[in-house]
Amino acid sequence: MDVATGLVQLTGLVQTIYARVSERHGLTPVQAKLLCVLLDGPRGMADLAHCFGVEKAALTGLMDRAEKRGLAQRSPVPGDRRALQVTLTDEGHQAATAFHAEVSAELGHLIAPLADDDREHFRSTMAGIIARCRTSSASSRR
Amino acid sequence: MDVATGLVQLTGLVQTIYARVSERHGLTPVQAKLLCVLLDGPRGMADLAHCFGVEKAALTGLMDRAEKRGLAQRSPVPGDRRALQVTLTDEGHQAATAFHAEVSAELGHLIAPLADDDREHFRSTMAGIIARCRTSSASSRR
DNA sequence: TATTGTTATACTCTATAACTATA
DNA sequence: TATAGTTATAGAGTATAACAATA
Repeated sequence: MDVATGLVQLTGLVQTIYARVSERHGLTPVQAKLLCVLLDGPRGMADLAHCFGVEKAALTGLMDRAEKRGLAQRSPVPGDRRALQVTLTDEGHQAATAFHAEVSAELGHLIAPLADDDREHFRSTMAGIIARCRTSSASSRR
Repeated sequence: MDVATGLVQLTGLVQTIYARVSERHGLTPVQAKLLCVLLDGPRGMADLAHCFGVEKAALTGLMDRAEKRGLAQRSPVPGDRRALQVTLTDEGHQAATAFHAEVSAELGHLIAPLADDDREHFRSTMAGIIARCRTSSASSRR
């Protein structure tokens, strides 16, 4: 198996696990991702749209559904009456924490059979790929 | 960065690349995946649905669109008048080949900066994870 | 003028349930 | 009865374009 095929299949595997855990928590994968992002703190709508790589109009629909399910809420931002801040509700925070823990556990199972040094090598290789990609996309944005 | 986070972020990276290349070829990621699967030969509708992990009704819509775009076609199966066989059109085959080559190249760039032995180690670790997951899901299906 | 967010519209992808035709 | 595929319906997610309100 070549590297490209491996990457595509590994990606499919992770997506499947992510989707399965999402469903188990009554979430769509996108809603789960939204909750996980918000776990790091409140965000503006435009900020979230950029972070998700979608148009702001898509965020409106996403947040409409998240709000209807009682997972997150929009609140005004003092000092800018155009802006809205998105925060997790208590229920959303609970769901996000539980989801995150379960995904981490399931992904952990995936690499559990590896020898300790293989796992560490794999982890640092992934981290390197991600870091390099971040810097290259950051530089191309200048 | 822990392994679970690494897997999720690497998955996001690969998905982004896959989506970008798909768009460059006028395809949705799902249509691109369909073409790639069909590159290995004709398939039945139910077979494709199972392979995609979706209901057969979803395949009907997927194939309606693929057929309308002239990428693939349904044809009768001699010997079973219920069944349909899905094959790539010439245009679909061309699109599939071009897409596959470009995705492989872009994913290759991702791991190009790695040292040769790091890349090989990474590749074989991925292959191992995938193989183990295949056998475990196969055994749980028994 | 630029930015923040919403609305309207259309398309893709998906699930479920009910259906037809064939095995 | 079981299998192969379709239709109808509903909902999620997305893009585009036009809009309102505020900076």
